[in-house]
Amino acid sequence: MATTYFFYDLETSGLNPRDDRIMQFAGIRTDADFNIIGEPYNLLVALNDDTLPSPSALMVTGITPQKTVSDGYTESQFAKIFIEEICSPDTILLGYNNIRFDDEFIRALLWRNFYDPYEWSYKDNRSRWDMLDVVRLTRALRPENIKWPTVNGVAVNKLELISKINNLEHTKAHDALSDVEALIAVTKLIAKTNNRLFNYLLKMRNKKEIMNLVNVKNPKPFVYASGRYDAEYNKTTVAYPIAMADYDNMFVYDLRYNPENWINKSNDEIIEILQTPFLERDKQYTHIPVKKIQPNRAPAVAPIGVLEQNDGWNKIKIELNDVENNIKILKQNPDFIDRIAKILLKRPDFTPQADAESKLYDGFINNQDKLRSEVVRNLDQNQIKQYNPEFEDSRLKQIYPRYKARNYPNALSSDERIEYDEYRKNRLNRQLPGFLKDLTEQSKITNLSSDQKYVLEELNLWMESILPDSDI
DNA sequence: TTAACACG
Repeated sequence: MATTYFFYDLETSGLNPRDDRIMQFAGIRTDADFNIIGEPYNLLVALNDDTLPSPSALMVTGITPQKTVSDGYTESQFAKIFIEEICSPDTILLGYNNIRFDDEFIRALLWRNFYDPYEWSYKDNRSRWDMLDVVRLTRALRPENIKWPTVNGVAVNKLELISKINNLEHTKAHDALSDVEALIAVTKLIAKTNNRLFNYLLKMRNKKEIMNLVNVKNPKPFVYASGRYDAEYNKTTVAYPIAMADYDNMFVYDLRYNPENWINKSNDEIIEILQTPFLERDKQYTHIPVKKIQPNRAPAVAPIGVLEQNDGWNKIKIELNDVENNIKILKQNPDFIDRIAKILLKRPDFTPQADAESKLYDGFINNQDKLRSEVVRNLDQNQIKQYNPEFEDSRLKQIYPRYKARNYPNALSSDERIEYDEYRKNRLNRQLPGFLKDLTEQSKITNLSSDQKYVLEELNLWMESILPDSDI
């Protein structure tokens, strides 16, 4: 089958992919030339009664929980549509900041509903891409022929600002389908005006392609656009792979900066710099110019040859001499690289997720449990009453009764009902303080629109309707 | 084959 793009966007109940939920999904399929194929998708997903959404998030989207319940699909119905219709073979799924945001919500939703969280984005010649980093690198290297927005003199890459300044159709920002239409328009504009860079980055969405260009065994300087780099230089620099990080990830050094600023610092000093909280960093603070690159997240990278054309070196304000000199210093100080890598690798001690529904990254599901998951997905109301799958993975054992309660509440035994209510009570009590604080703050905003006031009223009613009686 | 968050 021919390759198609599927552009998509979500509106969610908050910012945390494992605690918050998808409330709206919109997407449009196009052919390789961005001609629309078929009808757009624009659907709501019913918020479950175990979730208090973030009021400030809903003030942006305008979607109420009640609306998703009355007009939306259940999560499992949506998962089926997503997997069976949207993720057809040979589809490139893409959005705007989707790799760090929307895709994570998709994974978490599939995980809760007994679908594989990853196959949708790699199997059957499917892949994923993200226009945000494409926009960043285009702006840095080939900005001609496109207008670029700034806010207070700072370069910003918000989708609605890019579409507006270029007179592209964008009827309503933060409406999912409207954002998708704007994204397609921006994508077409970049593909048309910068075809070579666009097609190069399209090819580079593949993890193996990235690892050919960026690797520690044969390190070469490369151009790299990332949200972590300064807006002043259009989020783009020349970086250099210095050490392996976790998995296939690598630490890369930002060659804009001379390593001599840090090589004589002790481990304790380096640790202190790395651990200084953002708010405590003063004017003197100089962050260590090392970051992790993740090849499976379609980072926007290119060989430094691209800087030879169109005045590239000047555009990102770096000189070849400095690049060569800084590489030389790095090579002369291998122990500096070792120390930085060791310190950075030691850092991520995340507190473990408490709940199985948040534990999708604790490990892959084995093939037997995948088959059991498939059986679960195909159970109907009557079958699920009797069925008790013998999952080997303890996470799936814990998720199963939730799945049952949400999708087939009438199939619950009285014990299962009690268990689900207990889970619901705990989760809601955890969410309640933050919810109330946010709700109070939002209510104090003076110039609320009537739509926003309506959202806040509905949020109050939602809270009252789902909180267990004893807590009202 | 697929993964790793919790900003800076």
